[in-house]
Amino acid sequence: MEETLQTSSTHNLSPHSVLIAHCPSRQVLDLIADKWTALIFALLERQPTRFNELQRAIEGISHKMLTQTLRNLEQRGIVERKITPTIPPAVEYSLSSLGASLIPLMAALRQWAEEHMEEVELARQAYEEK
Amino acid sequence: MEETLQTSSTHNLSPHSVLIAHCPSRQVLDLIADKWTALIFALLERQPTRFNELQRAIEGISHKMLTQTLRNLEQRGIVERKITPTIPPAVEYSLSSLGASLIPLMAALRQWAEEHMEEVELARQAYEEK
DNA sequence: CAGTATCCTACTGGATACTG
DNA sequence: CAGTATCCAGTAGGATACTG
Repeated sequence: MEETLQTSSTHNLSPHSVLIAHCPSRQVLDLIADKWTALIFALLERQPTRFNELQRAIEGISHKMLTQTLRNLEQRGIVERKITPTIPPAVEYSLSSLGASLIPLMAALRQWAEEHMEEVELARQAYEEK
Repeated sequence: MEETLQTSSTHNLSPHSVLIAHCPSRQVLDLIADKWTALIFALLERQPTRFNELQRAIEGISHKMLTQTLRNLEQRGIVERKITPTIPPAVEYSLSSLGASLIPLMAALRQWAEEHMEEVELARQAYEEK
């Protein structure tokens, strides 16, 4: 379902509003082009996942950063949080439909990184020898 | 001393996975899922661009961060730097073929951000009223 | 114009402790 | 288990000045 969005009439020659510092799209970009977002997606795109399971799966993320990133994503309607009031409580994070529309993109980011890591590493080494 | 982990093989994830902290792909992901990379691509995907033109076009980026990000991308073989030794010197940045393979991905990131900024903004406001 | 270096502040983000 | 709050150390990153 695409938005019948009246395209930004503000800049004819500059359709990249994301280049404008104060444009809301810049904040959205900062959210999705984030250090941890693509990794969280790697888990959530498969199935709803609990907090501690996320932290265990994503090596190197701290409790604080996971909380913070999840909260940001939830706040922006990309991630949903469901509490089951058992004791102790079980909280599951999942992707909203908005979030689901990002799955291919986030997967492509991870995939590119994994597929080109050798190439990039070789370039880095070659650069050093200059 | 550190984990010689076999443990995470419980997931059916690739051993060379961005989920592994020390995996080179993680660094690659950090490079491309970066605050400024997608914006630099917005310019370079069109044509080779000079340093100052980049800084003028990308609102909010500082001299230092632009230098740093360009150097990182160059170092990893994604961006190329061509010096024309005129006076004053003219330096043009462009995408390598490796970098060019990222164009669709970076464009998709920007596009998603721009297309969903209202939706995200509405979610953010709705969240606050709770 | 392009790049490097320095200084210095502000914030990121980790470790820890505590609540429900 | 999930979440919040606090402290604080390290560093990201802006402003500035200087070279070629």
